[in-house]
Amino acid sequence: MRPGLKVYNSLSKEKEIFEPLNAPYVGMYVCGPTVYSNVHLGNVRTFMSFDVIYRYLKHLDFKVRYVRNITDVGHLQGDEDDGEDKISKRAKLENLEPMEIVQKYTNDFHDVMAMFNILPPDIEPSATGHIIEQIEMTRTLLEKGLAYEVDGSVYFDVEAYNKTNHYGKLSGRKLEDLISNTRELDGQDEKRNPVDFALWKKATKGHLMRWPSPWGDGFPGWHLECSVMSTKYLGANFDIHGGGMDLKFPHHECEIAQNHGATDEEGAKYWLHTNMLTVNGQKMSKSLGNSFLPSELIAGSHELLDKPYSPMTVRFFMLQSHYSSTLDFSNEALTAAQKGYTKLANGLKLIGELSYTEDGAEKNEKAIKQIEQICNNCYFAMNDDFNTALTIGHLFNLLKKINSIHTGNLKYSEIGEEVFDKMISTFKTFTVNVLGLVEEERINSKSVLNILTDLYKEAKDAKDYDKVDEIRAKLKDLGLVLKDMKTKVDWAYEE
RNA sequence: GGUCGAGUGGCCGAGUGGCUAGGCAGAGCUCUGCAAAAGCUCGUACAGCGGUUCGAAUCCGCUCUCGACCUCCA
Repeated sequence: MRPGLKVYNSLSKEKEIFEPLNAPYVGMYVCGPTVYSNVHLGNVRTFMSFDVIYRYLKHLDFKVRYVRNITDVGHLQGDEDDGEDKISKRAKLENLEPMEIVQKYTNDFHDVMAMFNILPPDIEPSATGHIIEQIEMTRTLLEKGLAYEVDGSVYFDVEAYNKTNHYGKLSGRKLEDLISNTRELDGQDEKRNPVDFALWKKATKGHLMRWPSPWGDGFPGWHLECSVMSTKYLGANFDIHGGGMDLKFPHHECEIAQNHGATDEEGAKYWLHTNMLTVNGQKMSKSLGNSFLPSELIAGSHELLDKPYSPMTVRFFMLQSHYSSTLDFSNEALTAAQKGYTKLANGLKLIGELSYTEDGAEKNEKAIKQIEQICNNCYFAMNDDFNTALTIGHLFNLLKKINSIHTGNLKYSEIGEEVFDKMISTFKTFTVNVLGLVEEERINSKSVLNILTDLYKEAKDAKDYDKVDEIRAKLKDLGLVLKDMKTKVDWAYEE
């Protein structure tokens, strides 16, 4: 199935056949979060999308090295050089060290990823762990005449780069348009050109996160870390670079310029961009105030939420659209997703219980053909730029067949053992391994036990001692003992 | 203002020239002590206007509406 994979490359704006530089190895870099506060649901969508991409590539037997960074250097807000960055700001607010902030929200990020069954990357490098490399790349760019230093800060010289390259090729911009569209900002006279961006920024007096460099104490520019870490762990040329649509410009554009400027190589071959999660048609973002946290979602505690939604419901909801489309959040859609997910989860439960039994029915060639077609369709859908929405559609079609077996509408022997096995394994593999949708435990064992103790008590009152002994024995097998108290029946763990 | 993208049945959401995704909601049937689950059947939608074509949701043009990026953002 491997040769069929196509991906939409933002760089060429075309769907291309996926051909890794060094098959079966695949290098994938995804821009991670800035850990100055909790990740919200919109952030989750991007990481979930790349999680499925990572899972599917692995399913196709590619040897994937997935690198996703943690941005833990505080970057300035906007171009205003007022010396305060997000992490420091937060540190002062919470009365913590900047690195405590970084750790706190990195932990939160990891918790959230685990909650949604998003696999950890193979390497998760942090910006602060690669200061030396960032200084090195800055030096290289200076040596090549693609950067200049002004009073302890170093800027990338976009115009110089653009003489022999196209700055703006990813986001479809022309340098002259960019220059003419740039607003005049105060306090940035340091730059030769408003489109230039910082590689290294001089730290002002109060700036907490600072490192020594050949240009004095300072900190790296935002775009630089990704260029440095992708190059370090994946090489000057690698296969996939991903991130949210909103990073296309300027972040990814700058990355391309830095990578190419520093290494003379092309950097990423395929650029994949995930679209935004919207609320009432508007992008979910912290600054708009329409974002909510995964924890609020699970608790149903946000004013936009009618009720709580489980992580798998959300995962199903998100995968029901294509990663490159915007997805609008609504309670109606989430409720529908909850039911859809439950249907799928019941299927997962069911396949654990079904086992092939010869029942002498005649072969049903039509059913066999249908099932085989659906199984192939799962691959076709995922091969077509990771179309999870279509894949889920196929999984529901497959589930209908599985349920038909279960209810006896379709007999085992009609499809034969081989097709049965294929049906079950395809359903399971795509649902669990590729889409990462797993059965959510929602049984409260204690309340189930209460039902049992009630039944026990009823049997005892009716003097049905056979039943009483049976319940007692079965619970004992599970390591539980029943205790007849004066006022009630209680249970305890067997000592 | 510039660049790019989107408008699909009651709702969500795939689909990019002919082969009517799928989920939710709704209607009917089967099964059934009741109920649920499940299966089967049904609704024939593509913002508007014009064009290309034997044929368009899908291509082209115009109009309307919405969004993203152009500043930190997944």
